[in-house]
Amino acid sequence: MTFLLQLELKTRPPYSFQHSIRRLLNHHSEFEYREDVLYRAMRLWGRPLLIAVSWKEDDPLTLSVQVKGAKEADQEKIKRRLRHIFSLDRDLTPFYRIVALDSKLAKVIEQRKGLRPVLDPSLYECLIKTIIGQQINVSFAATLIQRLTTLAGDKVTWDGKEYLVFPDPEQVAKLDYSTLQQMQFNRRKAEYIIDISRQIVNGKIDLEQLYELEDEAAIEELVKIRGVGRWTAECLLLFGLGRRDLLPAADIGLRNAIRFIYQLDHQPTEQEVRAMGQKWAPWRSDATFYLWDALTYPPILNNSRPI
DNA sequence: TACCAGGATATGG
DNA sequence: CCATATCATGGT
Repeated sequence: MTFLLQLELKTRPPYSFQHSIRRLLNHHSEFEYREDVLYRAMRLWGRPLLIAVSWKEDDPLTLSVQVKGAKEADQEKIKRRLRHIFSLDRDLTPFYRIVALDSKLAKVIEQRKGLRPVLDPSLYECLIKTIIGQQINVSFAATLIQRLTTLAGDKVTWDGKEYLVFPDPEQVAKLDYSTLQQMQFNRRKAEYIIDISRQIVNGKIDLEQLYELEDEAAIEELVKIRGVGRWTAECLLLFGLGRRDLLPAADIGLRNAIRFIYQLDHQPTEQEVRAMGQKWAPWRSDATFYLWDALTYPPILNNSRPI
């Protein structure tokens, strides 16, 4: 008999559920949105769960969440994790204040007010998905993520419908490199993913300790891992830990977004992006999210021209 | 067809 | 320390 948990999660303005989930529905096949309900299967503390999130226009600061498969004793833990995943305790107002004088970025924000990042359910899932996403386009990355999930993960069923659950390290550790290669992962990427999973299983890598570290210290730890460079480490701090002052300045998407938003005649270099980003501190993660969102959904600009 | 994708590593100078 | 080749395929 599975326990059905019903939660009401409240937040403060500015918040827009619709802006926050928009990108999930495009790139992330692990989310499903039907009849105004967002479904997502995830493994928390070893148990595959299904969450169903609904949102109502007449109460835009409350998320109603049903959780299937949870233990009643885990209720508070799950609640805290869901607040983290949906960034419900992230106050955007100081970020909005400091970019108010930056007319170009202010326009980006105006068009997606209340956008907050939706984080990954676990650091492990975030790390593996980020590695898969290295260098390839997001649509191909989503395909590979779905293949890995189908191959190695579990399924949960709710109302007769199946949902895929991203695998845990134990499940990926059992795979062979050649299996992933057959699914169009390149050889090295297959090694990174499986080796990291095995090192987590045998205790040589402990991602949970990263919660205790400052940003730079966490990045230093992460880049020791084969397959993890600075970009991947920064993405883990952004989408896994939910840290607020990361700027992946070498990121090609971020650089393209900045070129477009600021109408530059060339793609800015990593150093130029870093220099620009100084003025967004200590909320550079928020700037990054908004610029990435603007890359996926280009805003209407005056005097805009195609790149 | 060529080139770029929300990179990382191995190798050679 | 910097430059280049390599990866493996989808999108344009």
